[in-house]
Amino acid sequence: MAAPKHPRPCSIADALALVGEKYSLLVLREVCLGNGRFDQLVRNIGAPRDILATRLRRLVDAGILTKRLYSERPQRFEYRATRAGLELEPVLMTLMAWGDRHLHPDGDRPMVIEHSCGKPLAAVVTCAACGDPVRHEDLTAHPQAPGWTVSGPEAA
Amino acid sequence: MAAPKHPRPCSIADALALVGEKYSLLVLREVCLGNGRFDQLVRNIGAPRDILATRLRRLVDAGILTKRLYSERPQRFEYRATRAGLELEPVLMTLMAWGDRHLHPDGDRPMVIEHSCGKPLAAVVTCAACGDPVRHEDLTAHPQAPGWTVSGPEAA
DNA sequence: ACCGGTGAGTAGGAAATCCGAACTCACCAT
DNA sequence: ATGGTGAGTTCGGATTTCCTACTCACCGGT
Repeated sequence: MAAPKHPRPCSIADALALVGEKYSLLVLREVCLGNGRFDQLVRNIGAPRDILATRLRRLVDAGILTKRLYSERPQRFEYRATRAGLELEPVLMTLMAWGDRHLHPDGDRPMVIEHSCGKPLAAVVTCAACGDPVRHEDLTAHPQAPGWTVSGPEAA
Repeated sequence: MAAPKHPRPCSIADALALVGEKYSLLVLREVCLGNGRFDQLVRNIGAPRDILATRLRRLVDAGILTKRLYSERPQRFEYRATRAGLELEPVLMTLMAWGDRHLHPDGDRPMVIEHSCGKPLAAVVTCAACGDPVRHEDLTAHPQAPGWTVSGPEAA
């Protein structure tokens, strides 16, 4: 992911350049759950330690995580999500909702997140303006920058 | 991404095993925009052709894309999203919203998606049960399967 | 018939990444 | 003095990725 190769300007590509590498989003999952220590991350994610160290540096540089000292002597660190990092959690929830629906169709979800309203969270992406759920059929692309060529949907 | 190494059962990890490889989500972006032909994908994503071919095979196998013949002679193909693929589009919209907010703070978004309600789409992830936006503070994890050890959030 | 162009890949080797295990270093506990 | 934990770094080798070039089938013009 070093040379982002931007044939098109795109916030999706830009975001993925920061968090699209292997393990990055799983790191965020663990950090959001409160498991922010290096060895916890190694165990819970199953990533090689050196890769994890690289990812953590990158995420800290990107302003998504911070590295906090939680014990002076012995020196011990913990990674936490910044506000920008916490705001990526909805992405994880949306991904989880998709995985629950399409990969665990029998309802045997490996993990349930409870929302403050008391119900198990089922994440739905909505339009902030009208509140309706976002469906493909309701979307129309309007490129703002050069580099885009978009075909309208053709007849099925 | 070959050996998924599941230290924990997790729909997020499962979903990322399918679409978390480099370029996969960008392929989905293009396909959702209607640019589903091989050479369009190559140009618009900037991926090497062989990698792209590998990704496309994987996404078709996973049931996220289908490969359709749109011209017999000369034989020409087009990739399209299945329903499962289209249901990943909200993930892209959420990621785009995050990128717009955190990576293009000046409002110079490279691309605007218009919603059928007439407004530019600002994607918000909400709880299906209560309709409130999902914020980190409102979530509590409840592992359903063994392999999870979750620390509650500690005092700041 | 010949030439150039397009679409959809495949082939080959160099470059970058990833992996697992071992190693370090600092500290604490017995 | 020995062992254990946390937080990494180092090492060589395996795996992927990248880039360029090539193929193969077809079409369109002259």
